[in-house]
Amino acid sequence: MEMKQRASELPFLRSDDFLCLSSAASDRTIHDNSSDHVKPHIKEMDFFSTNNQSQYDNKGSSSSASDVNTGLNLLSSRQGVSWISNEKKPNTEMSVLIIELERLHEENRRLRSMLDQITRNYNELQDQLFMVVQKQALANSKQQLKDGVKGMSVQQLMDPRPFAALDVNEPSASDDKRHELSASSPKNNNMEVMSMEGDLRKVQIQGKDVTVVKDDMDLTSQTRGSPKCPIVDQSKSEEQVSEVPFRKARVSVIARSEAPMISDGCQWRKYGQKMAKGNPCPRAYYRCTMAVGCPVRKQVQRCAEDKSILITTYERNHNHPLPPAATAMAKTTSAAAAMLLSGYFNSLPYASAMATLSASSPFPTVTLDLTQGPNPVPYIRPPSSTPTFPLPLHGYPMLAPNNLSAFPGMQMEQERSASMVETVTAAIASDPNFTAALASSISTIMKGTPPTLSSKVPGLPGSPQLPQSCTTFSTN
DNA sequence: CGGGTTTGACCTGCGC
DNA sequence: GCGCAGGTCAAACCCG
Repeated sequence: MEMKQRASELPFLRSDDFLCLSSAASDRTIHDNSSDHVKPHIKEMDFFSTNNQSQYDNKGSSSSASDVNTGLNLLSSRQGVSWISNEKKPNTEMSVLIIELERLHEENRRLRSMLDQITRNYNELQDQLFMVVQKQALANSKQQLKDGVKGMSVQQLMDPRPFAALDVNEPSASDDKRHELSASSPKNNNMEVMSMEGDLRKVQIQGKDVTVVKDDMDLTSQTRGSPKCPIVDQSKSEEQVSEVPFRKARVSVIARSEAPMISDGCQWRKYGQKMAKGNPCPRAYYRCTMAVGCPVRKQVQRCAEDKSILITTYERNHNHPLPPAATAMAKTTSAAAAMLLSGYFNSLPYASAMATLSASSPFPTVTLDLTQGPNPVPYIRPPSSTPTFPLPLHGYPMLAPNNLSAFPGMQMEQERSASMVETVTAAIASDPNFTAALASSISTIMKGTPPTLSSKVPGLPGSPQLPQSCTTFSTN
């Protein structure tokens, strides 16, 4: 009788604050509550954390958690006393209902826990997949170049730090991944992480298996020195690296637009305008207003030579989830900055054209040219024989990835560039509209055929499936 | 009236 | 140290 009373009492206590409960705790409380009154209280600490059992083991005696728990106990105890007094009047029907209610709550919690776990796993896998694809692109390029990595070690090539330490939208992308993944279904991508066994990670890209020997997270943890908590360390690493000025890459997006500003899905507030030297058009300064304290800045300036061309330069990373329309952009710039920061560009003989430094800006800048493509399109000026681009941004010529064809005798570098653009393509993969184009691109490059640059940039005008977020760059 | 824009002042870094 | 240019601030202004 006493056992039954307890069994009915504790679920009642829980049903009062069931939102904070974990299934493991309730299981244990119902069936294993014979002697210990403390344990269930301690377990309730877990209800505020995403990881249930392991975290409980780690911080079982946390004082702060105990504080939180105290409040719950006070509330619960009162309810429990009242229930005990009610128990004097036999009300088995109510206790059955309460137990049933608790059971439902418990099931609900289990499902939520499972969903959280699945979401975390998927986020993690997508992060890893992104890095794997980038590495694969680098590996392919490296093989094609016999000795083209002068001044750049393999470790540099494979160093994931820059990817994790992205200072241009990359953390936002990682943040976004947690929020946006529900929108971007994994089955939309033809890339799939097949297995992760030990150090081997197998990725299937359109039916072709690609085995990456070294685990990304292992590399990451090696770099960061803490193998157990890569996500936390990643953010830590981001902060650390972001303190290094050179790691603050910028991404410029060159687009043809008559509008004063391209719509990239984010909300911006103008905080300044300045006349730049050598350009009759003023440069406008915007900061992101989608979240309080978002550090992202962007500069918008028209090209002095062609005022229909808008140069948008993004800097730093968002600290908030991005709307779907902004996600593709964020990931594109993220990937571009990642490759820039990874030192990939440094291996190119024309590195100075790809990543530039200027006196005014101590940050390397990568430019994504969305105004040009090998295939002429109606509203795009045809490729000229003379390199009208690179644009004189920051006083140095910029070379857009899809502009490499302007350089004769650089077939191999062109292919490497294709790999790079391919990586950008992978970064945009979160946009479901990119699926088909992405699939063909990846298929092309994975089969080893020298890809045409146009196929590598689905966002380019003329691509059969233009993502909305990228279309704005060209048409707005 | 609240939020966004404008614009002159100020700060900072760099080259000479 | 000085001047220049880029970047930011903040008060004034504008607009719905």
